[in-house]
Amino acid sequence: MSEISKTYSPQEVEQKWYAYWLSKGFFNSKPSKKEPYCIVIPPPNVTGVLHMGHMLNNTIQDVLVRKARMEGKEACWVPGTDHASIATEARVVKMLKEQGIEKSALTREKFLEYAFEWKEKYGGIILEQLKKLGASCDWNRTRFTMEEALSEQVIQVFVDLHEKGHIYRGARMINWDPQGKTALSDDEVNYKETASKLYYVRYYIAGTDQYIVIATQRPETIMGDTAVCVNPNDERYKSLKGKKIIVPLVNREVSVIFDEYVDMAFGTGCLKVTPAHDINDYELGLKYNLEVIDTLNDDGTLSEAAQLFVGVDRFKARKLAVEKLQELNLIEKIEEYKTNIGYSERTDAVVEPRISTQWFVKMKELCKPALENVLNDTIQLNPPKFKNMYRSWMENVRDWCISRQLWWGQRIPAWYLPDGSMVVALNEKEALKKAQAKNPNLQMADLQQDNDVLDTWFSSALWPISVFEGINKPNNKDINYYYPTHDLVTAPEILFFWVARMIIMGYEYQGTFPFRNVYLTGIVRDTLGRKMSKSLGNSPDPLDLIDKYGADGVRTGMLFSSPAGNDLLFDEKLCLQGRNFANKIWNAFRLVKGWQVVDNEEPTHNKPAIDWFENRFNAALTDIEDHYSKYRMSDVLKSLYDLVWDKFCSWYLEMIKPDYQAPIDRQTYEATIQFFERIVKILHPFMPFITEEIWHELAERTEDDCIVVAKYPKAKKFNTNTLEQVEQVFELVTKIRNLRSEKGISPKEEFILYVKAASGNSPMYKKYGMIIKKLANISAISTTKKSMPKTLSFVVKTDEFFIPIPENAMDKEKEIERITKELDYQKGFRDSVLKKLQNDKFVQNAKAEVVEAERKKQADAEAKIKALEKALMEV
RNA sequence: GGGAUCAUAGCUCAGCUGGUUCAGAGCAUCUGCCUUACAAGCAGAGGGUCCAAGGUUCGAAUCCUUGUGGUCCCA
Repeated sequence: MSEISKTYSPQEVEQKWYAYWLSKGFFNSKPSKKEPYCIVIPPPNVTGVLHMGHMLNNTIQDVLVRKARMEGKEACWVPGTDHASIATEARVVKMLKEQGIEKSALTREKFLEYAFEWKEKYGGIILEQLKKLGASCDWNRTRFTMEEALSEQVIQVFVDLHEKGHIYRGARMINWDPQGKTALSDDEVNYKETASKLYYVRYYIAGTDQYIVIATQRPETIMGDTAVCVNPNDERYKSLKGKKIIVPLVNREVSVIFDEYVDMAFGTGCLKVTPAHDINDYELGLKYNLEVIDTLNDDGTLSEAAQLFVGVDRFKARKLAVEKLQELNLIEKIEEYKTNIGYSERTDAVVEPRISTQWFVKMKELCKPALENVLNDTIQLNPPKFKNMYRSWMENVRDWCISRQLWWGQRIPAWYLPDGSMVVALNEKEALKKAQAKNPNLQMADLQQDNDVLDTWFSSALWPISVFEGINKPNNKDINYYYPTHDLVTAPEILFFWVARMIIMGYEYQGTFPFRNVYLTGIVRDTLGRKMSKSLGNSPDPLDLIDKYGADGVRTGMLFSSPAGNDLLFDEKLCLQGRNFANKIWNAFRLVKGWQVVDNEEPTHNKPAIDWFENRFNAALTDIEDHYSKYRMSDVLKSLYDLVWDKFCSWYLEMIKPDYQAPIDRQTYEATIQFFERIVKILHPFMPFITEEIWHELAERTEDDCIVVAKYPKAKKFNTNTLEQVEQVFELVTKIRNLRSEKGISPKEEFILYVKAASGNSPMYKKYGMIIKKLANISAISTTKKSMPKTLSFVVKTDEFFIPIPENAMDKEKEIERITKELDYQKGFRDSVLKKLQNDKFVQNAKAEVVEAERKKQADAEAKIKALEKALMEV
């Protein structure tokens, strides 16, 4: 035994088995006769490195996939990455800049060449990291959203949706990221409360020396004002009817419009209207047919149209505008002000509302089946509380802006003709054909393809279909077999970004849901509840953690405390607990492995212990299955932890453990090995490495006999009676240990235990006598009909026990105190039960079983009280 | 501002349609142990006005109302 290390060291074990699994192709899947079980990975961003969120998310997926595989399903976990257009393009632009190359100096083709080069070099890091975690993905199926087959499908879908009238091009107010120089969808904007200022500016009434005061946060947009608006019910401004107002700085004369949209209580109740730079002003502009003056360039500097501060950045221009206004004595006052300002999800730049021509997907029609089938639970969200959120989003959905002013992504397949009209087609050839149908004289050179690319989420939306090439090769074997997939594990933050859109596309292109269940994980936070982020530096490096605690330890650490949909307050202590758990299992294995086995003909005296654990195991497994069915991973793990550590190690192994250097009988040994095998099997989805290692040590195995593909045990029926009896035995053992501890008597000192059992309970103490003797260090168990004076006496349930201890170890005073305390407690309990039973209304109204139960409580309590009173007299 | 959701031990959480357990677990804490698988361990213990106030009920952590506080979504 000495050659097996006292502590488990995961490093080599993990490497060894991961490589072995790969070499055996255990993770690879192809359509078969078996029931399919499929998960597509939420594709991490190619620019990403593994963070704690990925760890949590992918551990859960791995648990589900490994369990399905062991259950004999055709398990397939499809890995991959997405091309993250904005983030990646920014990364590549930065890299080129460092090499002295400006993006503007490159052709589109050349830039893409660099980008692909970058992706080849760095794009796979995160997938390699997942292997360290033990992820059992089918790596042969690794996909990337920009690879040819996937891009082809994206284009096909774009063209198809366009033909069906679901995609259109139009001028809209959009969210503009001046740093990324691209449009953003509504979901890519994060609103944060930001300290700002409210400037009260004087606007003169034309032809008078009177003025009104308008409060604005954005004085740099004044040059784009094309109206002033007040509430028609506002008495203060009734006199403005028919008047003109002079916009300061540019001295533009604009009219006053009256609209109830204006909040009379906000600011001065007087609003400047800048249709080009505010979404609400834009709506007003449409309503009143106002001029739209776009005073900003795409990089956030002021444009020619602004007349002033041309070329100056918007924030600098704000300062300059304020200075200028102050010079002109047009600032009434400045107030501190807190407001929600939109920031780009990708670049964190302040987002600018801007009028722009973009491509949109009409959402209303497409959303219908996606909403309906979540509400009726065809697709189940776990936990279901997210249904509400999903519904409110889907019911109020706005059209989806899908064009991005970038190069890295699928280029929009629209070509413009010299006459300004447009064709949408799968490729240049098709485009030319369509163009020539309009005008036979056109040549390819006359066509100009749209410069923009599609939103990354547009390709991610197709992911569960496109990874199986369901669009470009409809009805192929894979898509028919694996689709719809089974579970999707992701974060609630992208429920709309991604999950909803996959559902939409699923119904549109496969006619059914893309997955049956959506498991929404929580956010990983630090112990203070702060979101983990690079800037806070509060996120540990997952790979360091794996180094320190082993992948099994980190996996269990993550799942110990992560109920579905709840945030996880991550503490490294959890990984420590995980590592300790692995070590516990390891040492249980060392114990069993070290036994010397002898053959015996006689039935083993350990039979009651074996019986009990068999029942206990099945009870636990039944529980575990129930938790799995509800996606309660944390509860599954807790049940496993309790079964292994407490029930198996602390109780079962102690029951059957032979004396030091004594051999064990074969029957017990084999039963124990069998239990151990079942235990590592059910642990395997959580702790793949250590269980594989032990699996191979427990028995001689053939090459392919690995736990990763071993058969998962089925829960069998169990005998509750046995479990209850043994619980009672445990209670007795604990009581004796407790008394020893209280009296300061060494666990090594043996005693005789006298039992005065209530009727019918005697056989139980006979049956489990061996166990009691061993666990409580009792030399003999004797029955008695009478109470025994001058002994340690106590009651468990309704049975009385007596332990004679040496005279000098008895402390009469203390005994009286101990028994009196117990007696008072029991009396109080009995009285409270009695109170209920004496209440007629309770007896009349409560269910019969409940009343019966109370009666039994009363009887038990009275028996106990009697026994205690006697004991007290006999001390 | 509208909506969702939560509040139980020092911490993280269980507690199913109200009634076997005068409220459960893990971690942490305390006490005693280097007992021969494991000190990354063993044995034992303490710890809660179930956010507050009302209400329904024979009976409320559980149901209802209001309030307070947190989180999230939307505006």
